Amino acid sequence: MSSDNDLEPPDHAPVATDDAGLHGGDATGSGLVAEKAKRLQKLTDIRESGGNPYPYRFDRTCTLAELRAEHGALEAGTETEVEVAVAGRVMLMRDSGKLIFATVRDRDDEVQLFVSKAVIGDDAFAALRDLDLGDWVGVHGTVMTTRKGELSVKVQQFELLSKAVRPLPDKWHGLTDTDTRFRQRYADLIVNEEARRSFRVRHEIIASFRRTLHGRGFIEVETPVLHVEAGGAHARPFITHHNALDMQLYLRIALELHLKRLIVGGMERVFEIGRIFRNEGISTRHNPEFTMMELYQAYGDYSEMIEITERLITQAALDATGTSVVTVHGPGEASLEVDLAQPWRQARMIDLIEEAIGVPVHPSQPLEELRALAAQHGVACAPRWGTGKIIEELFEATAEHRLVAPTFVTGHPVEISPLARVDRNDPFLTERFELFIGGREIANGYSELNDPVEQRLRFEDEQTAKDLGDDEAATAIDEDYLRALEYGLPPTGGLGIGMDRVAMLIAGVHSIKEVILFPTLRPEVF
RNA sequence: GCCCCUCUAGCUCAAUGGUAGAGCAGUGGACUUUUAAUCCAUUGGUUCAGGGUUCGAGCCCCUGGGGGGGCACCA
Repeated sequence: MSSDNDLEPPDHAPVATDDAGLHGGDATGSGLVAEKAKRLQKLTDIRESGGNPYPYRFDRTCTLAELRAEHGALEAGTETEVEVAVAGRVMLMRDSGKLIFATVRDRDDEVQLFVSKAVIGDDAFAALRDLDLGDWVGVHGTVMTTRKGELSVKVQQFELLSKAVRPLPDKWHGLTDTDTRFRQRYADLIVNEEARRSFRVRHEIIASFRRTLHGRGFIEVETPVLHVEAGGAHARPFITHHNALDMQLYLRIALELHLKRLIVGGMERVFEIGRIFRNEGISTRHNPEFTMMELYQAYGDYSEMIEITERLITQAALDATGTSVVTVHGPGEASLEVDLAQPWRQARMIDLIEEAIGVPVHPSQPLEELRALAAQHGVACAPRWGTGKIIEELFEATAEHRLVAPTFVTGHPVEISPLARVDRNDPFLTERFELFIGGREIANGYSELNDPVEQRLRFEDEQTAKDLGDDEAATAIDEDYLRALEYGLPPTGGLGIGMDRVAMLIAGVHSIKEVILFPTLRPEVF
């Protein structure tokens, strides 16, 4: 506990935090300070009468969902002899004199407590009436239904399990202020069903991915988060420092290069679901730390990666929501119902550009021709860009936003795909794909480049390109990775999927912050 | 980094530049089948902070801060 613990009674509190009643609130009013003071006084009263407002444990006989599963079908007005012990947080209380109805909630369900003064006695009844919304309670009682048919526990005994000293947000409207929702996620989860649902969906998706991959013989591994070189993608890294080694380290921006080392080592099928870090802007689609799933499969190529991508995501939707139908949002207000179980479109990047602008393009075209075309479509080209980079920019400017229904964009130019293998039918393109749904990039995969000589040349081309631009310091060539390739990387297919974006898609939410429990925010000023 | 929007009671929201209000939560009271219980009464505010304009600012202007959206960045 820190020394500025705000649970101190107000007359001792050295610092006001969000207690706006610092000047006006007192124990006789109903500001936050007064409210907390009242509840703290209850703690004192409980202790003085020999009770413990924070007991060590409570043994339930069942969860509320189990209770409902077993007794949910009882007819209205039924009393049973079935004794249960259940626990949860008090969310609502309805006091009608000598009866109190309280709604308690545990992780997965809610149930009503039926409390009769005649059953539990005057003292216990008064103590129960003294509970506050937000308190945790454990109760012993019998299963019943009310006249209206509400499944209830008729309370024989109850026990305060933990006192809530701070009041809950509005019981009906919950929390709507995004700032508060993200900073105080605990409060968001307590009062907003939608928030609980999104994170449940996220969990089910990740669990589904693991099941699918285990079923296909993939081994889950963990590779370093601290990298000597931030490779495997182009993004600005977070930089940190190791004291004992007195060296600069980077938080990883991709999983790729370590996982492929494991394929060199003969592990054949590996995957990792892990946090990666990119020191870029924050938006509805970007958080500085986010979760990537990458997998690598020996003897496979990009076509198998396309198949497994489709399978993983469709199965995850089914497992998380019970349906493969999702609603995707295109540009503007338009939305589209998509059944992920239907086959997904595949199209080459250059063909999608032609579709959009009516002119064929190819990285073998003269640079000046592509520059002119780019200019026509409002793409400002940097001098160092080659034909491949211009084609990618053209794609982003003219075609990408149209890809609302799931689409595998394939055949990225070699120039922008330094770790992907050249297309067996076109030396200017790679065997690569990116999956777009709702105009958002969801996944990226390819046939892995496994020729160590060619890989070194590609890295060197990257270096040259970076040296020409003044963007960021060029990442040094990863010599250890090249050494690994020299031992022999078998033919391999690789895939990366942005888990947060999959969760957004399947949960049907519009911001990445809705699927990240604690999104990155500026620190709160206390 | 740039542009737009936003910030009022613990929460959800009102308030032509003219006395800051309501609902919920809280407090007191009534009620033995409620369901956001209901009914009666009632407490609670440095309107994000600091400046300015004005007889008068929650409201208009400036600066700063938090958040949201968009752009840029993000192969």
